[in-house]
Amino acid sequence: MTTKAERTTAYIIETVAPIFNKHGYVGTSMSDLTEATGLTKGAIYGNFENKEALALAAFEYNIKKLQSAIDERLGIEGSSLQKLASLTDFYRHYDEFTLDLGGCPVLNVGVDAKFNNRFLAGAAKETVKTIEGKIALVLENGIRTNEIRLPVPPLQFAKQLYTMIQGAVAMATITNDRKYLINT
Amino acid sequence: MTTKAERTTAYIIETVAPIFNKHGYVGTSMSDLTEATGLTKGAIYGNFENKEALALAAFEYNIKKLQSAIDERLGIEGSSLQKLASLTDFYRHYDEFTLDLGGCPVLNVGVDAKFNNRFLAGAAKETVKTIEGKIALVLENGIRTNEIRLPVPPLQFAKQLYTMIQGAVAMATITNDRKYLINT
DNA sequence: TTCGATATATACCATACAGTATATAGTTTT
DNA sequence: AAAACTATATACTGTATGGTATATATCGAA
Repeated sequence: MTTKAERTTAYIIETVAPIFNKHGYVGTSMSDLTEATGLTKGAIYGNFENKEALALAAFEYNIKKLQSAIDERLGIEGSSLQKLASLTDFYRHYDEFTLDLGGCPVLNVGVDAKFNNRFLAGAAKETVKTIEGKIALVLENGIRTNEIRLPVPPLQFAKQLYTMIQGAVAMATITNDRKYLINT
Repeated sequence: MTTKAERTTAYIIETVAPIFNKHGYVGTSMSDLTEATGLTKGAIYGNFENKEALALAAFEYNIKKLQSAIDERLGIEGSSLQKLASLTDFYRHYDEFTLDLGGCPVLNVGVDAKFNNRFLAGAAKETVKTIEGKIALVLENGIRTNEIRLPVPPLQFAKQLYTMIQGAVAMATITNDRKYLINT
């Protein structure tokens, strides 16, 4: 069984995650969080050391969601190309996926935290690396089975693919226009 | 002649612009600005109605710099393809250009202000449209002179080109790695 | 069902925040 | 150079901020 604190901790994180993601680390106040959760500062500070720890936990919660969605697409049965098609298809509807996250956590935190919070910025950077690695792995498998032939190393190709995707995400974010996701 | 107030107004804007761009609207405090300018709140509030007006002026200052740099690249003598090459070349060294701006203003403000400040978010969106329009114009000229042939309408092509570029900018921003700018 | 432990609420702190009224300094104009 | 005007500095609001000490409520085990 889970203790009460464990349950409220989880409840706080999932309630707070989209708020941090939308308004950023500095743009989110503790009173925003007490209001959203219906809890008091006592409850929140009983479960998290400080605002920073909470923001990090919230970011990791969002990232875990994103990662497992990506794992799902890249983990399907089928050829490497099918896996990649499944991934691009996922990003084609990325705006729906990120609706309850409050936007793309990688982009939001990566940009917002760059000069505001070292740990969050580092975590965003780490996430990019991880996702690129996952794509590269699929590419490597495709090469090994002679399914894919690349003019550049798999990791570099993965980086370029992810760059294009993240470009579409950024443009869709800035302009509120999902066409960028679909067309790219 | 310029009045004293006009000069300090200009001084404030150029001093404050990179700070707002780095730390965002909510992440920048008035005391950050008095400290950076060496002026007092009286001086700043004498020249700007409030923090929001100042942030908008700072953003427009950054954007004007960016726009005129782009205009320069797209305005060179030569073919449409040469103009586009000049533009991509500019973005290949975009990190150097944005060094004293404190990063890409379109990306930073577009992401940061999305849920924090309507006016700034709108201004960022407007800027994207303007830049896409400029690229599309070059493409249209290239089509008219039979220099370029496109499978899609020029504006759509311009959007996709700018999406790729902005993707590289976003990735370089998140990871602190300029390779994204160079490779893309 | 009572008791000890755990978890949440209350009330409070010092500080930082955006913004303002007013005094002082600087600049023009006459 | 004095007067009139403009621009900046000072000193101050009220409020919101992140964080904490402690009281109270809720929980799980006996």
